[in-house]
Amino acid sequence: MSDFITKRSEDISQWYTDLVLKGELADYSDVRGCMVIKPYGYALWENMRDVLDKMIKDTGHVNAYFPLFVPKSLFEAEEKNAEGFAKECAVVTHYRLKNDPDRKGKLIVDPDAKLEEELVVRPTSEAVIWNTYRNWIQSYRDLPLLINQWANVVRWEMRTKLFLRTAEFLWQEGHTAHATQAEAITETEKMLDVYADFVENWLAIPLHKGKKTESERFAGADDTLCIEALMQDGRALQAGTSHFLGQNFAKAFNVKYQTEDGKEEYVWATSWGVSTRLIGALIMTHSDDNGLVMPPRVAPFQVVFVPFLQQKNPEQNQVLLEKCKEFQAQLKAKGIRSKIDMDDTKRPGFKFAEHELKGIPVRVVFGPIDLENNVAEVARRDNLTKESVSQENLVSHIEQLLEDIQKNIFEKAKTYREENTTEASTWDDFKARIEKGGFVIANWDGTAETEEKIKEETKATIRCIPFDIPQKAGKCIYSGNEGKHTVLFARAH
RNA sequence: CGGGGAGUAGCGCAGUUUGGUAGCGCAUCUGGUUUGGGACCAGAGGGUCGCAGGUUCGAAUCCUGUCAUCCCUACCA
Repeated sequence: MSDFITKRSEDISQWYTDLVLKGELADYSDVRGCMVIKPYGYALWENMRDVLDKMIKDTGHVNAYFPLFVPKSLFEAEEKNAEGFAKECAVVTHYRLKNDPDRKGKLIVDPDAKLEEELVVRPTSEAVIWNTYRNWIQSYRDLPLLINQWANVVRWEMRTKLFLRTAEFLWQEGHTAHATQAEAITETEKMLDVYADFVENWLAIPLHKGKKTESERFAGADDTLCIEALMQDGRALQAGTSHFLGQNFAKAFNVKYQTEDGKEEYVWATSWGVSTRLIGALIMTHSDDNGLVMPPRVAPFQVVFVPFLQQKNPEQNQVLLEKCKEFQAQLKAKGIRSKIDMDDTKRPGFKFAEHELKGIPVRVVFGPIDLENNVAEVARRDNLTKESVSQENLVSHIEQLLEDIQKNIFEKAKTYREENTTEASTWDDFKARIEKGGFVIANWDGTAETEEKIKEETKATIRCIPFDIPQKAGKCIYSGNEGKHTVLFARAH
């Protein structure tokens, strides 16, 4: 089943693909740019989804579901948004197939079943949702409207990569409506904080929070806030976004409300989303040459038991299995997810390698010798160390260990990021640093022209104007004009 | 959207130049020996050669088209 994976240092792109495929997270599908998320990968997504869903609900939002299809006329209502997504839309034009008269057993699109109006498969749901909100919002009493949906969206990307950029992906998208600008801006910031909390504390991926420049902004937004992570290939990854949409969609879809004093006003909007891309981020951040490294808090299995089974000795096997089940029950009582590897056709070494490939945080090895000594061997995935632990202390030890691993992989990723975040002093220095990879801090004169030139010459983009890095006075790294912002540059995924 | 690599068994590949019975390694299955870091021996099963046309007595091999994929580039969650 599992094979050796490509070394990270040899070909980091192949390494990443190997992790996804051989780690049993996902597979290519027959549909261009789409992927099959396998049970192990989906279990990870479910864990992530459950945690984030709770966080979203805890901030006052409720879930709903809106249609997959967007009539073209609705889609084009908000011009900037439509224009931004136009190049990557799948479009439904017909609603029926029929037998091909020339080729038996084959089907053709029935030319008589052409839709009067084409349906766009949603690349994002603002259009359908705001068209609905018009009917839901009349009074200030209807606000704020705080809705989230879990859905799939389709963006017909040119170049796709498992999890990081697929033609269809799963995500969560929040769409809120507010009475005032200030309240909408607060909401935008609040949801960015929720994302940062989730990604840093659950996925153990260190982030920079910041604001996008005008040219990197979401189509249709007045402001886009983002969380940016650094991957092990030295490239940045936009891990999530939270948009302040101003009154753009309210105006496009004519969503007004009556104020307390009887006036009519357009509502203020936000939208925010994170996707299965976070799985890609998680893989690219923590994994090593032995395979995936799952953050304990979201790992499908946090612990795997490997009893040493011997075909010659079924009685002893039974004792070992019973003991494992006992431990498993104790872990379950503490909310720890575990499984017992009872496959007696594989040798232990093979199993160790396989569980390491799948990134299970803790492995408990348990054999006749351990049984006799009243211990178990506990191995941790993050640093591959092992120790012998007495059976009485096993459960509490594992509980502690899971927390340690969670912390440790975050710190490790943070150290990596810090080592790969540097400040550029001159333009030549900047180019050299970008070439090396990582985040480069530099001043920017605030013009789109400079941003574009830098991108052309170095392939680096402004990832964000960071909130957590001090703004310094100084010249623009490219133009030499007065710097307007201190920003984070990087090549991005 | 451009430039290049490669589509042959679940995975990795050879065979294509010069058309002539579909091959290898790993994995799978069966039996046996093994089992504290990726076991060994013996046997077996598995392929419309990406797909569609064409040339030919005959196509994995030659020609045309097409699809999907990988790398560089572009784009976004």
